[in-house]
Amino acid sequence: MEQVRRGRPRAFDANEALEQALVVFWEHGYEGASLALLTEAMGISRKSMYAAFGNKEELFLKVLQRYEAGPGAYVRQAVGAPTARAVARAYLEGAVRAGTQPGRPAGCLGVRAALSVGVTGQTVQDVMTSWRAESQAGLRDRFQRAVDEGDLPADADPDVIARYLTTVADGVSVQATGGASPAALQHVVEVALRHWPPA
Amino acid sequence: MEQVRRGRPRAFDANEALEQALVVFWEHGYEGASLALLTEAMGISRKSMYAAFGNKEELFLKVLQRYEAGPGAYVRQAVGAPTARAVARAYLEGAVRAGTQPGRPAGCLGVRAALSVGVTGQTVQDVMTSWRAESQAGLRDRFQRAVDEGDLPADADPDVIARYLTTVADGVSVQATGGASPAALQHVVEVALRHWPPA
DNA sequence: CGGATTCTGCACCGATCGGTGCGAAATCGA
DNA sequence: TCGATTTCGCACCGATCGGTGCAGAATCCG
Repeated sequence: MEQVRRGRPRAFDANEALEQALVVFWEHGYEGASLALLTEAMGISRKSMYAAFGNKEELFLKVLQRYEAGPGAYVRQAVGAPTARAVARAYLEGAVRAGTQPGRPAGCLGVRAALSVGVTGQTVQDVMTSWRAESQAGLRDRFQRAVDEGDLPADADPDVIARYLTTVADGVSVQATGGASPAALQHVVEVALRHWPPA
Repeated sequence: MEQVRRGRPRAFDANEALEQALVVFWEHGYEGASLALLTEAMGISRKSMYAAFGNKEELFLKVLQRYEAGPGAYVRQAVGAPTARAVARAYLEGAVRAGTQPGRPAGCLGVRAALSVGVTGQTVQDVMTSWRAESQAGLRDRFQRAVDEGDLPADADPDVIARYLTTVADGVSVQATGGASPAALQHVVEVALRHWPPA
């Protein structure tokens, strides 16, 4: 796996640079994050960035992977919860926590970036769309399993429940971006989960 | 009110031009809507646009007023509904309808534009923020009145209910932008309104 | 000590950004 | 008809966009 290093070694840590790029994309969206902003935050020159990550689009995709494994991990973790209700709670509370972390941009990178992509980033647009679709499908499948196992009533609609939860989570992200406090959003989550199953 | 027209008359209808600008801003957000896109859609030259509307920022603010009076009118109309529950239904169904109108960009101009504004449009950012705050305050006041009138239980929290509904509406807008169908979003609304009051 | 290879800094590319200067065209009151 | 006034089309402004050419610096293997 580890290649023999030849030539001049790079003078920066790729992971650290990706972390800084993540913050910039998170804060400004895909198109709003200019090369000047990105390279300044990453502490490297344009040329080093292109040599290490390809181009802006590939950099964003790598950042997206990093986000998925870090702040956005709650999505995958939620479906592992033991009951359908616990899944819903983990998912929504994860959205609140990820969207209101101190020292990090507010809201969800996925929501913020997806809504601000123009014609320039068609590939990015497609990736974000399929990513969101996958998350929702994951929830749907999990709730279908809950129906099969009797954890949810037989007449419950996994598709609608999944859609409802992702909608609330999206709203939480928008609210967080607008400056809503974690406490206020936690209240929203309590309301959304007060009655279960919701459908 | 009507001034005496002197000099060469303009060769376009200002309202029609604003309508086209609305679509472009709605589709591309504030910063994503370039002068080239805007003027092409409006069918006028850059110079005519600046003479008629000032600059890009003022144009957007005028477009925002137009949106508020048109597709976004459901927000003000909702609080006029006779009962708290009818207010909530009118608000959420209005968000679905406005966000999935055929022949128009998906989602809510407010949400789409607000999330994609960068450092360039600080004024626009502030306006959008206060606009969203006003909408939420309007709902909160309406629910407070409902509590006072006995339409909602005395222990209901108007602030939380308003926050919950705006969060769901924001989520509906995000989902609509992502291509969700009106029917799917209507199901979400039914789930959100199934139990009342929610808090 | 070579070359071979890789990374870095700087200057630069064409394209596009929001915004303007200028002169011609079109309408007014007189 | 004649200025005064306003709009219009075109070309252009400096700034910034994402991306690159090039020369030198730093490391490898031999």
